[in-house]
Amino acid sequence: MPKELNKTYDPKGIEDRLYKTWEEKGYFHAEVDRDKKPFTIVMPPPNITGQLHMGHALDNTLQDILIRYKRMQGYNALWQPGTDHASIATEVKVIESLKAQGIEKDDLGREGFLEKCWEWRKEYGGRIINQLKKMGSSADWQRERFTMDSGCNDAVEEVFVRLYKKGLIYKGKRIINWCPVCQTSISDAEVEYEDQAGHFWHILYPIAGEEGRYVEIATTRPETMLGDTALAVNPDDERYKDIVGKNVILPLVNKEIPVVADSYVDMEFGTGVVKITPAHDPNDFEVGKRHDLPVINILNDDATINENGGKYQGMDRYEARKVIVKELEELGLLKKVEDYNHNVGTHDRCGTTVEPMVKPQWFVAMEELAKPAIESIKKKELRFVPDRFDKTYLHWLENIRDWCISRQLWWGHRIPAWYCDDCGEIIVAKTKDAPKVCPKCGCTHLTQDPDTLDTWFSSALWPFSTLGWPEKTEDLDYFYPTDVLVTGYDIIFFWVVRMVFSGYEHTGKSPFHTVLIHGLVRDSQGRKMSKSLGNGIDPLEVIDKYGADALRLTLVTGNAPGNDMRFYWERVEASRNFANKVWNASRFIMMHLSEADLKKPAENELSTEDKWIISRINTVAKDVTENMDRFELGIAVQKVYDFIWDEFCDWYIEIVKPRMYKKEEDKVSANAALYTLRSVLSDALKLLHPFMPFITEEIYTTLCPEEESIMISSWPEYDEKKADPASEEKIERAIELVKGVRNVRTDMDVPPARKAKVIITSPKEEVLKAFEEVKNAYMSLASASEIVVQDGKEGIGDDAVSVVITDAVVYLPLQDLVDMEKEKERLLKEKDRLQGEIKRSEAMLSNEKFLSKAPKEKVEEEKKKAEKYKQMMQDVSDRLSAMGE
RNA sequence: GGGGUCUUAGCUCAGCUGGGAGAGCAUCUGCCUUACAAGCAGAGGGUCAUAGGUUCGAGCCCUAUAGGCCCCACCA
Repeated sequence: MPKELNKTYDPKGIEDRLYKTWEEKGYFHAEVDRDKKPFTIVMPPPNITGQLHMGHALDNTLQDILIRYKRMQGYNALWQPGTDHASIATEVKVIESLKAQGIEKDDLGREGFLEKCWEWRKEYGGRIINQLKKMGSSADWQRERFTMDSGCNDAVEEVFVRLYKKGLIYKGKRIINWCPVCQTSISDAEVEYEDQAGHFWHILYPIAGEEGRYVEIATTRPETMLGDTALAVNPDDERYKDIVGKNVILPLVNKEIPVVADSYVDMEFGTGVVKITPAHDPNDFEVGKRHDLPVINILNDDATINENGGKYQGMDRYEARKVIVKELEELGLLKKVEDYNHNVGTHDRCGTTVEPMVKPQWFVAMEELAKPAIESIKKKELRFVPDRFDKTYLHWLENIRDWCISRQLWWGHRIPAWYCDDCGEIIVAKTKDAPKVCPKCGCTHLTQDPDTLDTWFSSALWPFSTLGWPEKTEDLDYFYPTDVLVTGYDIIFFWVVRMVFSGYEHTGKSPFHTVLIHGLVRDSQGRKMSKSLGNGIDPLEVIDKYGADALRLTLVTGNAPGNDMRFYWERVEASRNFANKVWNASRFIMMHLSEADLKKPAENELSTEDKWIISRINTVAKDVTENMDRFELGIAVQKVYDFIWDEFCDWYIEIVKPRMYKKEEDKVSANAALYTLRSVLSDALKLLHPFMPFITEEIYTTLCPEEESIMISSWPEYDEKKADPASEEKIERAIELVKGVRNVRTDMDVPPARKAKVIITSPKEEVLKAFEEVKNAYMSLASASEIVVQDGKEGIGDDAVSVVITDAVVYLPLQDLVDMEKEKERLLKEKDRLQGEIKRSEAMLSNEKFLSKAPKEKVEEEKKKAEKYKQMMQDVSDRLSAMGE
């Protein structure tokens, strides 16, 4: 006896209860089992500062679908979770919270501050994990890792030492991006360019020793002139040939600097003369190197002018700009000011305008490392879904620059390098092998590098560090390389690329063979969800209102892989409605099952519609499996949705109702129907489970009390024996016919047909007998004179078509119930269409090229179609002639 | 400047390797019908951005154009 089920599906309570059970039973846990094939996904580790947002919800839904699917298919499915220390993001948050308590970072000192960070992690690190659980994520939480746990830390140090020894990590004085607010260097990938309205200042530099002669330059950042060490012109520029090699006087600073010739200068742009500030512009830095120019840093770390700026020292960079422009104007050296839009680099985290600066930093030399990562795509060891991201990925790798990995932060992996205070020797070693004595001079004055590593340095190792690398663990051997990585296109550069080259470098393999890329979830107007706009939708709120299943279904449908999607509450409602549909169909079936003592029906006890629906679910299982394997998750679930709603609920259940209502009269038939209902529903639930885990579990365990959980049930496989094209064709044909009988007049006092439900029955006596029943049923509901049931044979052929009206059966056409004019019109239209189809079909079938070139199945299909059309044409013509056409 | 992507119903979007224009929502009509009104039965609505081309056949492939979005690079 099944539990009493509510009339509407209420996910509240159910979800948490089921999730707890799953977790307790250990369904999420995977261990090395050499008899089973592994399937592994590593979860992109959410930041410990994080709150679940739609991006996480989407990302984790996709992963959970894949994991659940593979698990049901019998794979040893591991979903490896964890969290990311997120160095800069966390550090900023901790500083903020300390500030609120009136504490400054520096007051605490390094140790004290790190303690606070660990406290933060303890307090908030688990929050997002719990939120992911609300989504139904079936990750192996027993294996949860953290990018700064001792294992991952060891992996980071191992990699650093190895790359250093190979010469692929080096410390160098190069131009880097500096964030004056966060006070740290950042990598190229962390710089976001935005168009800003600015000015183009044309400034005159007097030529030394030539009174009254000037060179005009144009700049968008006049304050950087304090650091100018040359002017440059193009060597081919006739206008400036004579001044190359001469000196000019740098205004305000009153210093002579040379004019050099360099092909970097674009003659067409500006005045054709560029001021060269090697310390604060990447291109100028390169020019400076070529011409051996001095590098003068004029900025402090907070972007105020430093001691090299003379009297401007202490001013903020923008304040200095104003003052300098004003003074130039007073000197008559400001020729003109133009409005000019230019791209300004900003820090993607805080939005501050980035300042290029020359500083000693650690770098990873990328050229060699990038090669196998480029090859991986070409050798098809790695692929993106959709594949257009191959290009994005390749383009970036092929133009890659060295990766600045040191950060002037405290929270993160500290760089495992020590400096000898006496002789300057650099010793790189793991912390456990930290040097006590300088190997070069023998002194003991060693200091560790104060900097930490870019947060992506540890994430880059995530697919193997989480499995135990650098140790040669069983887990690593068995689960690695992983299979699929699921992530948004926005972090291909930050993360995917770095994981791939790290995988090749340290394990010799690509860390995964497929990268499934998804887009962003935007608001209903297509804007990015952001805190500042306040347009973000909290997935937890959605779950609270509609349930996790509805949210999951919404996120995975109506959108192609890699494309952004918009979030609409209406779509969640539609998903919820589907959940409700599934719930009610199941409830109906279980109501009837409760009184039945089911036996597996013999083949000959199944009626046409039973064979039809069995055949259909079988085909759907095949199609869905194919779509899943191609990562077309949205299409896959759409097929399940359509099957359940349109075919199973709207047709099969309706067709079968009379048999269920009359179960006492024909037990065999009722048994066959109920049995079929149960088995098809159970298969459909399985197909739906990866997408909507909670509702399917709740129903499944009620429907099949002997089963422990749908999670560990097996995925429906295609079974050739279940395929029954004959039944499929019959029912389809019948559906066509019934759909053809429309415009049933409803302006009478009887209930109109709910929906025409079809069975193919032949013996005419039965047909007529049923007619009598219906006639009586109608007559009890309406005045007898209005209803004349005619012989259903007319226009239909030998097979009759039945329509179910609740528990009565009507045979069509019921001429008196049909609006003849409208019907005629429709039939004529249909005739037109069919004529077109037949013409097309004939053209194709008489086409030599088509017959020889097209695949055989196509041709066969076309022949069948031709038959079908002809048949339909015959019917339509018959019916028209019966109407007197 | 380079690359990608989109343009399909009123809205948001699917449409796999070329072969019957689809879904959800919205609209209209009729229904509280013993699983489900969060439902049922129907209806209306599309020159698939434009112009060429390839093909027996193009929403799909090629070329060009227009408009939108995104990424990368960046001329100071």
